[in-house]
Formats: sequence, structure tokens, C-alpha cells
Amino acid sequence: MADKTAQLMDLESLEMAAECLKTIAHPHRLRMIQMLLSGEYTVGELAEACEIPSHMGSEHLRLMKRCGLLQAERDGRKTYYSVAEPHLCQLMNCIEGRFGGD
Amino acid sequence: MADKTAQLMDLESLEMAAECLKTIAHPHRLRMIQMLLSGEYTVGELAEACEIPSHMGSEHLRLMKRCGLLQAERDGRKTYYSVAEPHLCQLMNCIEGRFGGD
DNA sequence: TTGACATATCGTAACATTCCGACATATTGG
DNA sequence: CCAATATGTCGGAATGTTACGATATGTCAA
Repeated sequence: MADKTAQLMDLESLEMAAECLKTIAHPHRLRMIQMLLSGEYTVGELAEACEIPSHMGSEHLRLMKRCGLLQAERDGRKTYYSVAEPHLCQLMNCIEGRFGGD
Repeated sequence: MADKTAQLMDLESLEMAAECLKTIAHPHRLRMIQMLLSGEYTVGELAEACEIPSHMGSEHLRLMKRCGLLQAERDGRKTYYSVAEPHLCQLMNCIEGRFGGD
């Protein structure tokens, strides 16, 4: 029988999960994640899609990188961000399932 | 071919999703959700499991009820909370998959 | 080197969240 | 009615988050 992780998680794990979820829980960051699940984008492209100045996009991306959700790779003047946490795809599917077709 | 909700969600939906995720993103609330996915519990039981005073548990439960995640049913002096949003199960599975067995 | 561009960082004001004690309400048993 | 129990609500202090202008760093082209 497969392990279903049915027992309650310990508080430490829940704190990590909460921190990660809190990072995701922002409309612009959700949009960035949604874009990045289909490929790499630069700070400027992601910020433009959110209609925010790029230096603010950079800040959002820094937060998501800091908790392991994204990774960055510099190419010349540009920095390409991409998804580093594979579970993000499944998580985003849940969110789209709930809020995608309201 | 099934609709995969592949397009970007509009900002309004993303804001609702963000608000909902922000509500979930708290260690005590995550524990309460995890318990409630296996049945009904009272405010006192949920608060005790989180090791917090019950009046604070009540407040956490109110927030989750307010955004449609939970529902409450009063029985005498006690109030039983239960899961109202079916997607919560799938979402919690994602979280357990990522943080359950670190 | 200069100038333009892309990204990152800093300081801070406005705003939101969390926690807690105190108090309020609602229900039951006697 | 009163006292005990269970839950809910209010105010405020501490803390955290967000947005934004200003500024700094890094890179390229000429």
C-alpha cells in the first residue's frame, strides 16, 4: 500500500509550507508562476505582463527564488527566471481548477 | 480534447486565488484544514491540536469560513466545522507531497 | 569611455496580519 | 434565575508586507 502521508504534519513543516504558500499568495506572483510554467522569461517580460515596473517585478522574483520556487540565470544584461520547484505545476493546476473558470 | 485552462488567468481571478491562498498560508490553519479533511471537529478540539487558546482558534476558523473554505454547524454549545471547498483536499495533497516528508 | 538598457537594492510610508487580554454572547444544567 | 462551558468579538501593540522613488550595479554597443 502506498504511503499516503495521512498523519498530521509537524508544526515545523507546516511553518515552512505556510511561508511558501504566503509567497505564492499574491496576484502578480501567481501570474508570473503561471507564465514560467510554460517556459523561461526575463524580469522585464514578467513585469510587463503584470503591468508593474520591472524593479518591482525583480523584487517579487527575488522572494520566490529565496524560498526555492524559482531559479535565475543571467544572460548578458537579462536575467531569465524559470521554475525550480516541480510541485509548483501540480499546485497551480489546483488553483486553476478552483479559480480558473469562475 | 479536454480544456486544460492553459491560458493566463485574469487579474481578478488571481486576486481571489491569492486571497484564498493567503488565508491558508498559516501553520495553525493548515493543521486545522488537515484535521478537517478527515472529519468534523469543534473549535475547542481544533484549537487544542494547535496548542492555542480556543478564542484564537475561533478567529482562524472565521477567516477560513469567510472565504468559503469551511462551513460551521452549531450543535448546542459546540460549533462543528467542516470542509466546504472540495478542492481543498487536492490542494492539501500537493502541500503534503512537497512538505510532508522532508 | 560614454550612454542606454536591464536588473537589483535601499529607505520608507501606508497598509495588513498576528497575537493576546478583556469582554460579550449563547447554551445547558440545576 | 445563576454558574459553568463553548464560542465569538473588540481594541491595541508588535510585527510583517507592499509599493514606490531613488539609487546602485552590471552589461552591451559604439
